[in-house]
Amino acid sequence: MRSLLANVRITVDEKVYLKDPESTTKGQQIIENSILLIDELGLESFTFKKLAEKIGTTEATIYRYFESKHMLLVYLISWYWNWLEYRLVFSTSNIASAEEKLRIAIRLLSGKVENDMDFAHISEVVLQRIVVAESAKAYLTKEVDADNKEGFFFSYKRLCKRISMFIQEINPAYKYPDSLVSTVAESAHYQIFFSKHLPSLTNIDDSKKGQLEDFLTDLVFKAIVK
Amino acid sequence: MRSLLANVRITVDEKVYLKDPESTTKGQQIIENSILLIDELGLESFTFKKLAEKIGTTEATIYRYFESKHMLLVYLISWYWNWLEYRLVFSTSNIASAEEKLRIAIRLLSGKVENDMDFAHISEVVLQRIVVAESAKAYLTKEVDADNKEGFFFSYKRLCKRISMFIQEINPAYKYPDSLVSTVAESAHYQIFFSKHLPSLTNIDDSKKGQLEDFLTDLVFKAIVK
DNA sequence: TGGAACACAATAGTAATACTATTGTTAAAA
DNA sequence: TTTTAACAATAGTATTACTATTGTGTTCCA
Repeated sequence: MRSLLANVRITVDEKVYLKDPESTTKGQQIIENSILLIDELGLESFTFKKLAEKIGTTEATIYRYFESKHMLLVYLISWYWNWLEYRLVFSTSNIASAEEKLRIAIRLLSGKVENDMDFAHISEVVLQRIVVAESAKAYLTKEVDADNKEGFFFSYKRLCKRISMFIQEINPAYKYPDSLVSTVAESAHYQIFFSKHLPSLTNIDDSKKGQLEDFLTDLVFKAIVK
Repeated sequence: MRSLLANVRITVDEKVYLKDPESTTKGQQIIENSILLIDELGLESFTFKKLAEKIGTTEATIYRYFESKHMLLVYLISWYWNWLEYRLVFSTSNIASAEEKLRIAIRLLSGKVENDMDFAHISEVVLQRIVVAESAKAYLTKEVDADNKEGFFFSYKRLCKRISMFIQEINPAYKYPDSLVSTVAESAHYQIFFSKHLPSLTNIDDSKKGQLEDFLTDLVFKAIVK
């Protein structure tokens, strides 16, 4: 059995693309290979020209799917957050305890990927590396307000709100549920990045995934305790 | 009285520049105006050509001080962390309590700037905005390992270690002092950014500075409690 | 079965970017 | 006085991030 999710498709809001890349094989190739190429080259050195060469087409074709490199990044990141939200809803569906749901959310944010939740042309593990290293660049721009108005960050915001609600259920008096969730989400990313590249900034060992989850779980539950 | 610090100069490691910008008036103009222009245009739209026009010189002159736009960013950020470390050492100099020193560190990381600690040609408040919006771009690159080897992130790492030691003094058993410090440092940045641009991701009100300090102080002291 | 519509390859071109290299002038240091 | 330094001025390169146009094969559907 290849996947639990043969009939599930993660979708991304229409506004993000010019033409739905899920609707054609060329489009799927663009997604699949852009993930591999951004991971390999980094966002700065990644160009539509190089991507076009890799999939045997031309820049013009890619531009018919995505307005710009920036919008392709927004697409990949939105897909990632929608995927994470899907897994969160799935794995908390029959759980009553808000504490337990929050625990699961932190586990997912820390980067735990189950192999039976994969999609045909998306390398989730590689995509996660891209999200760690590049997602901040999607909003750290002068266009952030305009982009936000267009709803480009909606996937991320919705996921954070969902997790924030677990916290509010556990302790309605806690003053900073949204800040705590975004801190954990972002922290998860750069603690992974630091453990790989700037290890003196972290106590998390690159090879031991459980440590990050432990650090964040400890942080959150101590913070929100009544 | 213009400044407490007429005889103090914040220096940046030699490796970061080709020619010390503090050594000439042109160099100081480059620093002063690059801060203003990066803040105005954002790092992506900022170019040496535009900076050269602003200070009535040419690209070539700026290239004699800095190898690239990236190195200029590294310079500004290193200067910022050195400045923050100086203020930390200054304001904790005659304080014995590690708790109180940690409190002060968090206050500084949250962005509190005293007006009597300014330097002639550096707009500290504007520089802080740059650090919030652009500093992650200094290390989120494919060159991070090479840059780290060159010592480009030493200022940041040294400051974090210093604060981490306060935590280790308070609770030597706490497992994640370095991760906690880097989480607070980074969190301070994007909570400020979120409060301005993506307010649904935070409970911090852009206009109320004390909230961020309160959020982070609460987070840290609950985390490290024995 | 014919015709429209679509997907895309191929080609060309543009303004801007991130640099590098060279030369000549002026002013200050040895 | 000579040398050096600082820098303005100019020119030039490869690459990037696009836009525009045209032609061809395939698919849809009436």
